[in-house]
Amino acid sequence: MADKIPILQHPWVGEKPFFGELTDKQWKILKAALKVFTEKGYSASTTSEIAREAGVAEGTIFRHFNTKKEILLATLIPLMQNFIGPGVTNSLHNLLLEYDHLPMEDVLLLILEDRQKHISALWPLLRVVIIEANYHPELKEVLLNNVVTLAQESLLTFLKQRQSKGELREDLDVWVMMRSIVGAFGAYLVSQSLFPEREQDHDNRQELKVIVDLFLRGTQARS
Amino acid sequence: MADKIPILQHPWVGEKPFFGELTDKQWKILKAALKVFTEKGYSASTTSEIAREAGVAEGTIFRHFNTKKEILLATLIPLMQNFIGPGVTNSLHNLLLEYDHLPMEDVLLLILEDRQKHISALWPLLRVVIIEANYHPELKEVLLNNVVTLAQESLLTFLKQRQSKGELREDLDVWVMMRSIVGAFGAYLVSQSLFPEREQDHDNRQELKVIVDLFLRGTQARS
DNA sequence: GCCATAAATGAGTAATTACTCCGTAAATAT
DNA sequence: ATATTTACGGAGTAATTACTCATTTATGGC
Repeated sequence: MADKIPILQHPWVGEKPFFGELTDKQWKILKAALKVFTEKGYSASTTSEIAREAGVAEGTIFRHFNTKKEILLATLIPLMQNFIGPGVTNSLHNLLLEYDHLPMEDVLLLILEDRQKHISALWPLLRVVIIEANYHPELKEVLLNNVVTLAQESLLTFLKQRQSKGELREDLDVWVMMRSIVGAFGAYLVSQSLFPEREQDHDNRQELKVIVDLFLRGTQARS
Repeated sequence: MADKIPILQHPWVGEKPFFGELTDKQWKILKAALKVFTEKGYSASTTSEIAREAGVAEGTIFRHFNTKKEILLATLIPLMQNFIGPGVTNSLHNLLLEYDHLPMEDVLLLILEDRQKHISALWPLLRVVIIEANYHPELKEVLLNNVVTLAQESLLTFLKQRQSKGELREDLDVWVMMRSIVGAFGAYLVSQSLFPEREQDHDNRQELKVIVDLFLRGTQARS
């Protein structure tokens, strides 16, 4: 478990602006809360531990946040809206615009490599977001509207673009294509995480290339 | 949330044998614990609520289980070993042996339809298992060894069989093929669950057929 | 430097937590 | 039927929980 809580050292999350305007104490509290939540989940975390981790008195916490749940929302919602969501979209948008002229297989490979790094770095954060979204509808809603939907739209735009260029089959719904590549890619990430020994000695780029190739064999328009 | 906790009414889980030899009280406690855990997760569940739900005194619970965590393990581990795991494998094994002579696309469609029903019915149970496996290594280990690995082996066996018959490409690792179909299928299930309105008015069998078709276009040996 | 305002503290609170203990009821053996 | 063992109940316990409040400390304007 040497790689625990890397998000907090992550240069991006380490920036206050993602949380709006905050006093130093508020910032310390949210940072501590995020650390504790990612380690043990919301329910198993205690306000006293958050206070200890933040280096403030427990009373201070409740001057800034009325309830424990409010801490959870004040931590995860801004992160999803201002960090995770844009982080998901930006890179996709840039890649698909910037490399518009490249063959699709090259673009897809670039996207997958980039997303792999991004998701791996953010995983502890994403994990707690996903888990808590199961128990807190407010989080689920923000996750859907500010992360999942954004990512989808980026990818769908890209696929439609390529489809209109005649590079992808016209008789196939882009939504279906998206599920196909995202699913295969997701399965690869899960497999890497569950069976590191199985996947790590393979060449990563080669694996991604095969994923792209499999996808294109099913979706590419006949030339 | 009308479809909450269907597992408990599920005829299979409603059977004591999956938990080994149990007295009536023990069985009532485990059933109640499973219900509460699936509703709120382990940490947010209390032993007093489990007792109330089971209709026994709180002291009775601790006569049979020393700690709260022991209740969790006594509930989920036998379920994984005796119910989820075998349930995952049996159907796969039967289908792939029974329909050995059928074209691969038909077999895959049958498998996916069957697995879809199975996973949907078990989802609340699977969800709590997956979530708690993140916080309890004992659960993660059993989940990997008694569920995930079993499913993998079944599918790999099937794919290898078809590969040796010359129906699947020889130059592609079956492990990669498995990730591809499982990923696309998983993405469809997730998509169905997150965007029911988007997916429900499509013809389900048709969607599954497309998933199979996409998979085979990438993996089928050239005829 | 002094005061007014705001922020932070940490001891405190009521409620809840996982867990215990002993009296009683039920089951089993003789 | 009686004795012995086992299962059960439910009041109880110490610890912990989320949260409060009176007091102290820091801040900023003059």
